Amino acid sequence: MLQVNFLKNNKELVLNRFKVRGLDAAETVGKVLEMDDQRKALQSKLDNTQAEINSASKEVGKLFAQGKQEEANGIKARVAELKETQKAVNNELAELKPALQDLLLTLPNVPHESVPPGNTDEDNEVFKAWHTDLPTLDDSAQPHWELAKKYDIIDFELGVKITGAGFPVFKGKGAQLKRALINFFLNEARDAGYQEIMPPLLVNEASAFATGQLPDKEGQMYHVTAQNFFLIPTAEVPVTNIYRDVIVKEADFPIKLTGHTPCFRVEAGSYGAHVRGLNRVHQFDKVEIVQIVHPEKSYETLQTMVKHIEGLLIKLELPYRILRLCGGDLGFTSALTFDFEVYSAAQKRWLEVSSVSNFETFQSNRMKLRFKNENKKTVLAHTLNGSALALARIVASLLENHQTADGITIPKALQPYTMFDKIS
RNA sequence: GGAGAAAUGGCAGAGUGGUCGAAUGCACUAGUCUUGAAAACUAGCGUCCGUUCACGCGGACCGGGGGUUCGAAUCCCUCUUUCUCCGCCA
Repeated sequence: MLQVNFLKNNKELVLNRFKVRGLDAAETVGKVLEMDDQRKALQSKLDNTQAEINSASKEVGKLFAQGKQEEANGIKARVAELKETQKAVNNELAELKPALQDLLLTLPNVPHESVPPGNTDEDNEVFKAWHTDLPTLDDSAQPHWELAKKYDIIDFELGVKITGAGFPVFKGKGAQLKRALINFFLNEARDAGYQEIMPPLLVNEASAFATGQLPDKEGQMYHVTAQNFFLIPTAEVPVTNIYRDVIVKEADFPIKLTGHTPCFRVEAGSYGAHVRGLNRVHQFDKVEIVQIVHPEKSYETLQTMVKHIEGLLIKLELPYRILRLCGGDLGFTSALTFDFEVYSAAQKRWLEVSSVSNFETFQSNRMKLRFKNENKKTVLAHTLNGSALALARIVASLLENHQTADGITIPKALQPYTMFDKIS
């Protein structure tokens, strides 16, 4: 959620930046500013009325103490009038404030100046290309869903029986590979200074709102209606919410958290070849990294997070590239996002395996995550997060890229975790 | 699931209708003292909104919401959470 004052002071800048998203928000922003002026006028009126009531009430107390009942009753009558005014103004405010809030919530984050304009993923900028030729496999190469069946490590049909489509069952070495990857990713994050968190997998409305899943993406989360909980679509939600309504000390920066959780996503309306196998599932495991930092440091931090994720892909010996998302592909809450894609020679296409974003104050404003700066002013912090990494698609990439005639080779860095060097 | 008790500032903990944004202690910050530190002493020390160049001023907030009253931390209703006991249970 954007801050009204920021909008007010940077109206032209904001409107221009929105254009890279293909968004013309002039009308909405104008309306927001207008409503905020109304809000302030009403607030002042309310405060002044309240001040009068307060001083009159004190007067009444004094007069009673002095036994001047008649005078006191006169003031009481005036207070009754003031209360009518107060009630009317209050009602107006009670209508205006949520309306203003709702309107403000329709505005996405302001894209960073480096975000290229564009409408679709074809307009994304290749920030870092793969450094050599893309790998090729011979004609016998198989996509991961075939390999999974061949080695009996992932059973998609069994998942359909137990739950439904998009809930694969990992078996034997498939399950072990997954567990190894989780440990590998968590240890790498720990070594990079991230504190490990095991959060709840269900969150309440306030938490889902704070990180921006509500109201924008309500349909994408599984909703436990009886208790009004949501199954988390990413660890970002519970982990970042640790700091909801918290004023941290500047000396605590940077706050670095990591966590592994299953992630649940409805992913409605997705069918066809591109969502086969592990390409898109309703439940997958992910290790997330989250940072809460000083506003001046957030872009520097974003680069270190990019480096961290890149390091993981290198250790897993996967061909990757890094994209800078264009305005049209940029998430609602993000100011700048880098996507990581791994090339699958078997599917002959790039698969998104990670996304790392700087939200600047968009999330912290919603969740009131602040710190005291050197002037003892309370200021919003910046939040960032990234997948490091998402399991399902990494498993797919590993199977496809490391397949050989006599089995799947496990990358060296992962072998201490899997305790085997081949799936055959 | 049943019965009872409670919720006040970073923490502990007073306050039961007006002078209470709230005593006191601890913690924290600054200063005095000291070669330095500790101790002692002095002062400061919540969040949000509005207004102001600023000092400041006005308003809201004592778990959330609503009510009674001229006036509510204090009385009433309701919700939530926590604790104790009983039951059930991984």
